[in-house]
Amino acid sequence: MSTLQPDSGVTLWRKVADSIEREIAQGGYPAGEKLPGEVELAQSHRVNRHTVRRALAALAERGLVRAERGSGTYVETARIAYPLRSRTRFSEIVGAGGREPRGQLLSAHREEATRELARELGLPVGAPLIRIDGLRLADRAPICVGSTWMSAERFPDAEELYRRFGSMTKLLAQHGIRDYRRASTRITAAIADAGDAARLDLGIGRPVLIVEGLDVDAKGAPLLSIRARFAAERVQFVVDTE
Amino acid sequence: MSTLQPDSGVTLWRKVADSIEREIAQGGYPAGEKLPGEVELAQSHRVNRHTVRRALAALAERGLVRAERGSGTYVETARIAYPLRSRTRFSEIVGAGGREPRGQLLSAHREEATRELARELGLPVGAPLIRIDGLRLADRAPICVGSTWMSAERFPDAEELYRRFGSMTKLLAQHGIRDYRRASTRITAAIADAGDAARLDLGIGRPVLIVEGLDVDAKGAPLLSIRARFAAERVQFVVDTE
DNA sequence: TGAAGTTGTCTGTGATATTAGACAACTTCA
DNA sequence: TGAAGTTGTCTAATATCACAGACAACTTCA
Repeated sequence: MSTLQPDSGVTLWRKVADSIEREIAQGGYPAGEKLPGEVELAQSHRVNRHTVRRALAALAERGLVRAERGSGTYVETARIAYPLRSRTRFSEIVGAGGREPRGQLLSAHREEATRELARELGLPVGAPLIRIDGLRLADRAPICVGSTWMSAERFPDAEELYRRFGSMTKLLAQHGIRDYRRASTRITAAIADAGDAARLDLGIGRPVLIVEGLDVDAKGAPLLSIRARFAAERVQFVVDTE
Repeated sequence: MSTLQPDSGVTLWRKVADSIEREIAQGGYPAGEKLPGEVELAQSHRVNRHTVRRALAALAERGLVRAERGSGTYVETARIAYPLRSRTRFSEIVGAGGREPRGQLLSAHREEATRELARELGLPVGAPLIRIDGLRLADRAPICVGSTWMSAERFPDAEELYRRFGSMTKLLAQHGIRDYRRASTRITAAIADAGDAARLDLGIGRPVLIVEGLDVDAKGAPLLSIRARFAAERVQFVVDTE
C-alpha cells in the first residue's frame, strides 16, 4: 500500500481495487466477512473516500463484494455466475463478468465412438471421432478443462481449425453452421484427480463440477458431445427455469 | 488493439504503451529498428498522436525506445547486458547501464544444508544455513528473484544485516570480508512458474534464465551459494572468454 | 538546394479523476 | 427509543487525460 506512482498510467481507484482484491485473494478477508468501512479503507490507503467507493463499485460489478447500506461491504463468494441456457458461450459468459476469457488447446486425438458417445451423437458404435481437449481461463485463472467429441467424417480438419481460431463457434462456422444450441446439460461433482488439479490450479482434494452436454444444430441434429470439469470454487452454475 | 474499455482504470496512453511494448517483446520490431511514425501509430491504434507520444515517452523513460528528432523512434536493445565475470555486482552492472538498481528482501529462513548445498559450501550435511530470498529491480522493472545460502554459524546476523543494507557486498563487509569473487556460474532456462511470473511481472509462459553461482573469498573458500531466476526478456548475459 | 517526412512544442477544449465537505438513508445495538 | 456507525447521494473545485490543430526544428534523400 501507499506506494504512490503517479505516472504509472493506472488510475488511483484501480490501484486501490487491485490492492483490496489481492487482500481478498490472499485470505485477508474471508468470504462472507465484512470489509473495513469506507472511511477506514480511505485512511489506510491514504486516499479519498470517493476513490475507495469507486474501487469498491468496480469490485462489486465483478461480483467480488456486495455493499449493504447501513451495514457494511461484504466479501462475496468469488464464483463466476455461469448461466446454463440453450445458448451457452464461454467467452460471452466470462466477458459479461468483466473478466478476460482465454482458451488454450491442450491436445487433439482421433478416437472411436464408444457406445455412449455413439448414442449421443447419433453415429454407429466405432465411428471415427475427433476429441479436442482444451483449457479455459478467466483473467488467467483456470476455470475448466474439457473434452469435446465430434464426427471425424464431418469435421476432418477440426484440430487445425480449433488450433487456428481457439473457438468451437468459429470452427463450426467454417463448416457453414451459423448457429447451434445446447440441447441438454447434466451436472454432477467429484474430487479433482491429480491431472485436473494441476491443470485447474486446485489444491488436492478440492471438488470439481462435472458437466456433460450435447450441442445440436438448428434442426436438432447432434454436433458436439462435451465433458468438462469446472473448478467448483470459481464457478456457480445458474439455471433459470421459466 | 482498439478494444476500448473506458472503465478499466488504465489510461489510454498506458494501453498504447503496453501494446507497443508487447509488439517489441514479440519481435514485431527488432532491436535497432525504426518504429512506425507517430502519425501512423496514432492511426493504427485509433488514438490521437499526442496519446501515442505520451506512450512513447513512457517507453523511452524505461529505455525501451529512443526518439531521434527528424528521423524516427528506434527500438533500443531492451535487455540489460549482464556480464558474467569473476567480479559480479548487481548494483554496479545495473548502475553502469544508467538504471537505478534496487534490492528488496522477500524473506529469510534458517535451513539445514542439503547434500548439494553442503558440498558447494564445504560444510557438513545438515549444517545450519541462512537462506535469503530477494528481488532485484532496475528502474522499477524486476530483473531477478534469487535465493542466497550462507553458513548460519559464520553469519548469524545475516538477515538483519541484509534487511538493513539491502546488499550482499555490505553484509559481507560487516564481517570483514572486503572482497569476494564469483567462482562458477551455471546457466539454464525454464518457463516461469506462477510465483516467479508474479514477482518478475512476467506474462504466463515466458522464459526465465536460471543461474546457479558460487561466491568465494580471496582465498577461494566458499561464502555464498546462489540460485536466481532472471526475466529473460530483460537480461542478456555476456560471457567474455579471453 | 529543396521537398517530404520525422519528432518537438505550443495553444486550446471537453471529459474524467481525485479531492473535499455535507447530509440523507439505513442498520446495528445498547 | 436513540446514538453510533454504515453506505448512498449531492455539490463543488482542481488536476490530469485525451483530442484537435498548427507550426517549428530536424533528418533524409533525390
